[in-house]
Amino acid sequence: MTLVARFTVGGMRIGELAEQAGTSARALRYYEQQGLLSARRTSNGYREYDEEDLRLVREIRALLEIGFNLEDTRPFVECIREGHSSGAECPGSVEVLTRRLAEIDDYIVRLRRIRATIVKELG
DNA sequence: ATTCTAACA
DNA sequence: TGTTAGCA
Repeated sequence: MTLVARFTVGGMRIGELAEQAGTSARALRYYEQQGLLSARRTSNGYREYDEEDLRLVREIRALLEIGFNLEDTRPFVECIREGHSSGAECPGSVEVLTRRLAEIDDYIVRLRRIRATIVKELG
């Protein structure tokens, strides 16, 4: 990792991508199996990724952390692949976002009711 | 040392 | 998703 050779040049292998995206190599291989991530291979068979892949994985991670499942991230991934700077700029993404919002609202209502009954129990 | 695939005391 | 095995 010399000062010169370490400059965001070529590509990175699965280990580095995982580290920079805050996930595991295992998860990245799984995303690939699910068709969410594309992998180019080097002569030795190792997967090679670039900055674009890093952006994509970070997008996926961000969505997962907000409560979406892997399938929910698909439209966002495709959206970015189609050139959009934001994965939320496509109809498919908007639909997923809207559905999640409704789920959250329902959840809030449930929690409020639970809270109310607990307050009663306390007298 | 790192990645690969496949599979699970 | 983690972990591990046996290779390259």
